[in-house]
Amino acid sequence: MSSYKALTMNDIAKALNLSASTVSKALSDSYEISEKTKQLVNDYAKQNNYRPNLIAQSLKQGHSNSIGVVVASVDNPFFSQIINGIESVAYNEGYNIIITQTHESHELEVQNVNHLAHRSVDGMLVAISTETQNIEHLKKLQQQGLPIIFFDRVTDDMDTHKVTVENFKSAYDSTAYLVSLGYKRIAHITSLDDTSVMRERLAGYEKALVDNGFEVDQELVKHCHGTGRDRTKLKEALDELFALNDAPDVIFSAFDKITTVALSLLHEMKKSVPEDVALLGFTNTILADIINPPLTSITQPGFEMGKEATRMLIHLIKDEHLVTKFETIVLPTELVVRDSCPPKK
Amino acid sequence: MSSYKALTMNDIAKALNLSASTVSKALSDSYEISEKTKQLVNDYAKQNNYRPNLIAQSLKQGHSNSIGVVVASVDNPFFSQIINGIESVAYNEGYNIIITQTHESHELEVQNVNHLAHRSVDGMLVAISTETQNIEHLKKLQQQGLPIIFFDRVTDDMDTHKVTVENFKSAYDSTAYLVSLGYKRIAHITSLDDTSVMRERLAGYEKALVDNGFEVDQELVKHCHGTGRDRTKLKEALDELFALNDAPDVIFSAFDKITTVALSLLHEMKKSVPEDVALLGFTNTILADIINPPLTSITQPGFEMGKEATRMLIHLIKDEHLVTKFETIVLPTELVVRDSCPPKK
DNA sequence: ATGAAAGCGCTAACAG
DNA sequence: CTGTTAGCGCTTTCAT
Repeated sequence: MSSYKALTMNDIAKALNLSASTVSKALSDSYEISEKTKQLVNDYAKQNNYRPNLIAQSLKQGHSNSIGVVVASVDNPFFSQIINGIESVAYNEGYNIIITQTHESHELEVQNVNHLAHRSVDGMLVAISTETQNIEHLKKLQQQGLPIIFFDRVTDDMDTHKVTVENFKSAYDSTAYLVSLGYKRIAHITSLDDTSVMRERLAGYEKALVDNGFEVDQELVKHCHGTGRDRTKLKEALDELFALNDAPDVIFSAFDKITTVALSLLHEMKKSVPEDVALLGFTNTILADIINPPLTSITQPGFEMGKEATRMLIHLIKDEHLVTKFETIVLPTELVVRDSCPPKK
Repeated sequence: MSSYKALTMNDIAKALNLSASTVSKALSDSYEISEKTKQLVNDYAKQNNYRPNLIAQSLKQGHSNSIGVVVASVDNPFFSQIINGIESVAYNEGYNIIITQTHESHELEVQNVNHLAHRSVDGMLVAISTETQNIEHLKKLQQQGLPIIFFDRVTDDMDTHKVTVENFKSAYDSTAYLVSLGYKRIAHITSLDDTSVMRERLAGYEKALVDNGFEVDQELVKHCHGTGRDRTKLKEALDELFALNDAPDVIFSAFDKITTVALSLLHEMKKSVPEDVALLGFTNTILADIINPPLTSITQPGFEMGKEATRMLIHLIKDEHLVTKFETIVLPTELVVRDSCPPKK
């Protein structure tokens, strides 16, 4: 077992022939303590590299100046950008972040969330896992007074601050954009999981088709897993699409993993993009410009999302009793036009 | 301030007319407690969703079943793969991980490391920042008994377990490989920072040249920052290389960021790869196959590295007093041949 | 200006 | 088998 032992206040008190409470007060610059003693204590502390035991502080004070972050996986550019955003404001406000990953498993999510709660995080930022339908574990904590904020994937099931992007609008606009470029058979590849994000994007896609006089052809809508290295399902979906009498002339993909794996598969299948089929997809990879072909893509403001969510959370932590109404921030996405879906001749 | 209040053992004790210690023992299935009481307590705990306060447990026991992880940035595929490896074994062993980022700043590293230590992590896994020369902050903690393990970037300054990859060998082999393909002017772009990793790769590159009858031409070795979005330095370096009388026919890049940014710049400069100049680089992006051109690259075993480091750390945490000798694990890298540096005609 | 004492939630030695 | 007590390191009344 670890035998790590750091200098404590008691050690300082003994060494200086003071009481622990005097040391504590001196260290926190209390008006009750004489300048002389403060000097003495602070010098000793500095010399001996004293740092307070944060665990003891947390226990005593009931809060820890740390916030829990729950994401699917840090191994996803969108989430790591969000984390950087979270960190950038948390850090400035004196909060530490504890990151946990669900790997899209509901069980892991419950476990991580409870673990964080019982580690006395002062609040939580969570992107619920794709598997999650039931959010009792979060509701319960919220009822007990723990501030929780949702980002990316949200649910109407719980009333709290939320940060999302314009999922419907970005899918609607992108689809309309594809129509305007002359594409006629627009396929959509989305997730198997039923998240707010996927639902909204699918709805945006469908509405745009209808508004532009197209019918929604269910044969052109494919549901695939995005997690894991399982490319088979997606491969099947692509095969089915190309086997259609009236095969798609463009694929609109609903999330990062699908976008890149689909492209990789298309290469494998010797389909050239955009000649055989064009591609427009959501992705946050910074490599979009060096991909073959440079990917016309919808980028989400991950960094901003992390910042907004954290700002709201810290606000909630500090003035919890004052909050009467929760708000939902909806951030814009950005369509970056590159070469994977040019105007159709 | 947060008003989060969870059920405590004392609450259970009162509700059941028992003492806190009985409850504690019942919950931990102590042989001292009757089956009946255990049943009673466990039922009540389950029904009321009791979970122990981990902060209190940590304070009491002096350890927290958590390990601190210090990386440059999660926004880097190599590190996020490492984190997944770390998590995979930590999780199975009942440890939680707390991730912090240095963003390659020595100051942030010191701060994070100290913060983790005083949060009672049981051990630390650290990849020192590129800026870090002085590791007193780590030595001090180690002397106090905190197990610390280095991965990726290591230093001889401290005796402990370490996990690296074959930096010298992979650079040597890759350079020799380039020679074997017929390349004559092999440039090397490395970091401005003086880390073990960069030193070893540079040495491997130079040795391979010498062993193959080439001279090391300092004009072909460029030092650039890899952090931030600062492409200017790298752009200058590339411009200088191409301005040479005898410009390079291939670029061997020493780390992830440089590899991808260089490629992006080459596109911008209308240099085609590999026709105008070939490229071989270290990178862990899973997108290497869909990049233009598909990137011949050296991949590091991030997941494995994370796993090995964590295994060693947990071993250290559990049997600390038994450890007499530290070891360094050196993992092999993999050269994946794609299209960015074909045999030279 | 300083100190004694209590307590955050938990565990563990010791009594009974 | 159950309870009392003390204490992890810190903060915070409440004395002095």
